[in-house]
Amino acid sequence: MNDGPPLAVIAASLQHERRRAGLSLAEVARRAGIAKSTLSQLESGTGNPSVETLWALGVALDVPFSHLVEPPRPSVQIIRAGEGPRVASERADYVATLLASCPPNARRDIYVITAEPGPPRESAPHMPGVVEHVVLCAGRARVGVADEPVELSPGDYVSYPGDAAHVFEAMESDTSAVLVSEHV
Amino acid sequence: MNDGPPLAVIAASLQHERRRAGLSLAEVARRAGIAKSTLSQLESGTGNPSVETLWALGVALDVPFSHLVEPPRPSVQIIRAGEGPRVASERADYVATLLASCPPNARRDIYVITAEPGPPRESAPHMPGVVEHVVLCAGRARVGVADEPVELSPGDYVSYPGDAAHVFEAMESDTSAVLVSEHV
DNA sequence: GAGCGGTGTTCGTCAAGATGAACGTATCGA
DNA sequence: TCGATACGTTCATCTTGACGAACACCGCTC
Repeated sequence: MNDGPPLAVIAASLQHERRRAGLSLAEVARRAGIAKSTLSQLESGTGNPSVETLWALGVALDVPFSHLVEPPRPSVQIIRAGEGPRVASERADYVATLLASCPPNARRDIYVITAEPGPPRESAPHMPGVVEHVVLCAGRARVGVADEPVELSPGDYVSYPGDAAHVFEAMESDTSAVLVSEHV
Repeated sequence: MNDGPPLAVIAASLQHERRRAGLSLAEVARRAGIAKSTLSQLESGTGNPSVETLWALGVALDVPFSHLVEPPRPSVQIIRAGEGPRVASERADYVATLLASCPPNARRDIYVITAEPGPPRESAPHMPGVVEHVVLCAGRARVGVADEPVELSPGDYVSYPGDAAHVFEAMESDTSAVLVSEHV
């Protein structure tokens, strides 16, 4: 995938996160239970911290650990309603438009779902660890794991494991929703 | 957030990923450029690897590194419209409801935005690397970077870097949107 | 200006991780 | 049966990360 240089990235991330939190080097070191000299060396790019050390720093800075080792990247993009790659269901009147596919690193896809009443859209289990988030925008729908879907009204939100069979069944016409599929 | 025990998790992940790839311990060690004895110890839970070591293993196993330290985890959760923690704007008629806060590992927050016409909701730049995704559900709004926001209609999608000043300005009443803030 | 509390740095010491050789075992083919 | 190759483990050795004291620096108060 990438041979990203963890060393410099970690150094930058640590200092950046610390500054953001408005904490001193000594304070962070104290919270993390490590020597401030260690932190100093890490922020200066000198060092190859152990997992325990890095983890402690992640906790102290209240960042999920991965932030410290994986770099960023922005951009602007717009997809108008009706545009974009679509994924239609064979059986149900259901269209999913892929808005933001998983850029290697941030593992999640964002879709807009439009569906009409009819047979439910049933999805086979995905990869283990997948979690799906659905926010209903308009209409009504029964969403969730196949066994016991939840009925959603506009504004409702539900998340469920995607590695089990799950369904999306529109109960009114012009039902639409936003779906975030998280590959964890 | 949590003081998750990275030790045992890493041990399990390493062995799991290796088995999945159908590789031998020696082979993985060779590809990663580390001693197989080191790998053996890590898989047995004895050890606190350095970042370089773990990174090399991540490359060898072709997994994004985070997978090795953060375990999966499903669950079902539902938040009804109007429920959930809210973040209201001081100046604009704007309410953001936090649906799924960043569980250490998946770096993203999911919000539902409800806003009324009026002064635009202006957000100061966030962390570098933050990307925001907005899908408009109802109404109309001007969304995006402060310099040149984009006008959205229902179903439209836009993403923009969150580390620059950005705005959300409702142009009709009952404007609502889903916002995914990606911490990359 | 002397004293204090705060910053982040450098350096000697020690424990801990990484190493490579040697080991015990299992499978294969001559 | 006897090598030969591969597996994963254990062990003595060496390297290296983590520690803590000492350091230089800055701003503040008295």
